[in-house]
Amino acid sequence: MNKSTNKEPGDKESRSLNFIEHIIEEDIRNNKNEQRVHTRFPPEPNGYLHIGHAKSICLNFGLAEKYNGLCNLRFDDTNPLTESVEFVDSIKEDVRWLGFNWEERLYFASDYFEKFYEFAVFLIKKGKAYVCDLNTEQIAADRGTPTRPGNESPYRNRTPEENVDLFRRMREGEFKNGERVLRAKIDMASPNMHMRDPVMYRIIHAEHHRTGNKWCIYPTYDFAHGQSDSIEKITHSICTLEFEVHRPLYEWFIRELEIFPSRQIEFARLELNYTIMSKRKLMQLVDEGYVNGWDDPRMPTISGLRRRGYTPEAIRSFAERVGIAKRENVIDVALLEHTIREDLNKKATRLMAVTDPLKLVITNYPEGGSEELEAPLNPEDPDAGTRKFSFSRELYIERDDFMEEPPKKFFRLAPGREVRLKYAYIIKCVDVVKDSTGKITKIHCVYDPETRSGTPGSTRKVKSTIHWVSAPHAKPARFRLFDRLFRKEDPDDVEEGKDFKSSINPGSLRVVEGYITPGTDPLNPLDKFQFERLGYFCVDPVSTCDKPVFNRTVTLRDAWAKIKNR
RNA sequence: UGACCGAUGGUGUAAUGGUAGCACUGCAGAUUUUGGUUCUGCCUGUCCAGGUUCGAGUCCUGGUCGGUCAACCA
Repeated sequence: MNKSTNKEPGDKESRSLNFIEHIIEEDIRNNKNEQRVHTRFPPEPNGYLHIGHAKSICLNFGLAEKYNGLCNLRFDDTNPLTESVEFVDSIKEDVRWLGFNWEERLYFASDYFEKFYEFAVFLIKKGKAYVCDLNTEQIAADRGTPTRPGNESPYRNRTPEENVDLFRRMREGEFKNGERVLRAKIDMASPNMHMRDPVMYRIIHAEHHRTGNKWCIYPTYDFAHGQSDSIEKITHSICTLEFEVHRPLYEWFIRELEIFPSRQIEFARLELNYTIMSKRKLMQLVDEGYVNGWDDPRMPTISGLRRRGYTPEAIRSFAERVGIAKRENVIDVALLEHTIREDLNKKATRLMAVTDPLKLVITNYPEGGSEELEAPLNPEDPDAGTRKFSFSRELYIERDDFMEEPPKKFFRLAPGREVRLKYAYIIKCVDVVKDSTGKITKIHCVYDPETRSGTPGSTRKVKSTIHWVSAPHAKPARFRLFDRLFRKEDPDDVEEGKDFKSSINPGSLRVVEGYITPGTDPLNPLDKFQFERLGYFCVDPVSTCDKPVFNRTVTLRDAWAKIKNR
């Protein structure tokens, strides 16, 4: 039973389908493929997965789930030069982490190499493929242009017998790289460049990460992808728009091979503003040291987002909201940030931390004294319980929460002003201490002992409540404050002679030292917190008990920042 | 200058030929011991020109704009 036939009348949300779901439901109505829905996620293991892949993963696995079907994980590993097990492993980890399960259906195109070889021989014997001795440049030159037809290869009319023999010798390693290729015999005058006798096999004497040195000829994408789909009886082969022009070829091979007809459907890939999604460019950022690896929290990779503190739930929610369509689109990163705030608001334990400490002394509080206070672990979740922590005479507050000469809309602490210390007392600033350079080093306040949180005196209204950490109890911590990696909405929009790297935001990583309230041990990697009023943070894997390191996932929405920047 | 694909608020995405809806963003207000959350309200949209029809975002024709395609990458 699938959701779409289960709808309640008036349940508008589940009634709106994307265009792929429309196709699938029509196929089901028409009894196509015995109403089977079988998709696949087909990454090439030549890089790390990014948020754009997450969209595709959620689509493919999501569709299978929705229509009670299956989704395979298949590595499209037909190019030994660029692929590696490192990438295979990271991709598997990322898909699993996102919450999807391919069960026993983990496949590799390389597992089908023998089958592809047989397919090729079949086409050769049918007179639909031939071995061509032209080199890359000659083939390219003969292919023509989109507006001019190409020329037929002089080797085009070799006999099937000769072709079979030549192809066998290619496999046997008789020829050097690039010396010969196997081409489909289609139409050199086709308006579709991909139909102009495309290359099916090329000679690459290189070790493959799975098949080792067994092969020295490798199928191209066009002669591997659709064939793999067909072998796996994929019903809906979903890919991105740039493969649209390949579809006639995809269908040509299936028809000539007389194999199971998978259907290719294209959708628009995800683009995010202030972000690049090209694998090549991401690799450049890694290789040239602009970031600290594929899992740098500023990277749009799944591993980067994970280390940044994103949750699978947030990413899946994001993938759901961006929608599926055929028009090119650029999603606002604000939507991604919204989904992680939404998820973490429900889940994250609240704690107080100060990232830019300013000493505050409560002059009328007993010297050496302290007391214990209590606060909810998560106000959104009453069942989460409470935590206890200490208050004392000397505290740290956020430097931003004090201004000597406050502008009109500034509600926080200032000379002569009152604010509430969250979960503690109302205090009033009575003095400001500066060093010889004029920098504020300390502020003096008095507190009102009648206003302790939870007591009747605490109900007095003040303009603002600020967070703090008790200085003698404070635990030093490092905070990595991330900002967007690029300062331009479209990082590729650069002046002549420059590239996307000139759009990099020099301030994308700020590391600061501050304090957190103690009592949070043990801190496990990727544990998530909301530091009240600051944002959501997670524990970085390099963190130690002595020196916790937090990555800021995202700030809280900040009304004051907006006012301030006007 | 060819073929193919696409075009709905600022950004995305819906709407058997029948009231253009939803989300994000932005703005305004209410609530609030997080300038958070929550709640309420508001702004802004069918690329253009014709045609078919009682009725067009939807169908047809022509244009405009954008994208893709000339790797032995995927």
